Amino acid sequence: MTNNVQIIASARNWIEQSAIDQLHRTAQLEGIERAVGLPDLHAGRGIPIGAAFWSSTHAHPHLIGNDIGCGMALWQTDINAGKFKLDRAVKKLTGLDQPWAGNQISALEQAGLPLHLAGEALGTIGGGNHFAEFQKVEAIIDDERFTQMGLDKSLLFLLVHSGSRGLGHAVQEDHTRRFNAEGLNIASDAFAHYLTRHDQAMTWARLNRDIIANRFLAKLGADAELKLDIFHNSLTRHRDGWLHRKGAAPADKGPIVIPGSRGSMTYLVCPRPENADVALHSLAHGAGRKWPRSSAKARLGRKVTLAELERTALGGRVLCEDNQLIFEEAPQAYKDIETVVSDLEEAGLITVIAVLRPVITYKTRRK
DNA sequence: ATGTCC
Repeated sequence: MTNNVQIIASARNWIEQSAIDQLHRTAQLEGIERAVGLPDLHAGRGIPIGAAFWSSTHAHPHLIGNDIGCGMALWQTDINAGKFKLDRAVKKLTGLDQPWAGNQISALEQAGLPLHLAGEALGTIGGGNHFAEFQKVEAIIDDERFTQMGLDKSLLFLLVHSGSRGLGHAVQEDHTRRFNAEGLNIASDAFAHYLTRHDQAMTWARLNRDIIANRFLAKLGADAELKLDIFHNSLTRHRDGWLHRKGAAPADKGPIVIPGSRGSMTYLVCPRPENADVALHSLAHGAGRKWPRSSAKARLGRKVTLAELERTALGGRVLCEDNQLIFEEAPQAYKDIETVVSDLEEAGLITVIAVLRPVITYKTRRK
């Protein structure tokens, strides 16, 4: 065991031992002074997900992983949630896995990115846990903050979860090719080089979410206002050092959303600054996986049909024509979001502003 | 997670 590790979780929150082991192991990497596991902590490929790491001397790119800049953007659309026609919307959401037909050069220019970062993936969701989801307001818990954010409970929301696609992957691969899983001294040229490319991947990922949202909105003839865009895979400057977040949202960038699975609610929450340091100014980014991807299909196997997976217990529709992915991302494969949120509340890290209910979860229409 | 392994 290591004494620089903190896990934010109550007794009723089940966290697999392998994830805890991974957290302790990664906390021993060169220069890591503190490590925090959030309530959605779960095992990854050597690196746990739902964790934050701080060092004043070293950066460890492989702690961030390949999806640099992955995050969640929440949009308030101008669609009246009560009048929203589900079946009609489902019919209109086509062609969204194809390359974006818009002007990449001008989009990259406006984002301040070099033009060689154009590519077919820009404006597409990707795979894994990425999605675009329409949601309606289920409950308002903090009326004052809800109003302060300019939110309207009668409107439909769009949550986009995506990242830097092939770009972050390439940045990560280049680092691994040169340094394997080694960390970088923050005084080194190699770190400066990584950071430049990391920051580009962050900006690219945010632009990607922006374009994705606009493509979805255009299909429905809707307009929308961006309410938040929050990274959960990032390396950022923090207190004379560097903070690595792997599946961890920042607690110092205003309200964030913590979605459960497609079959559970999304929580819009406000970070509480008083106790933020306990968790390295970081928060959970989701429910966390209960089952590894590799076993989800076998576990659900004959218990559920594809048709059943296309509808959730909350009445939401799931657009996922990838028959493997629809199993991997089944609600059963995820932990309870309610436990994650209540653990953060009990730790004094957040207050809940509102609860959002998924209406359409778009994954992919590519077979 | 991946211009996704052949």
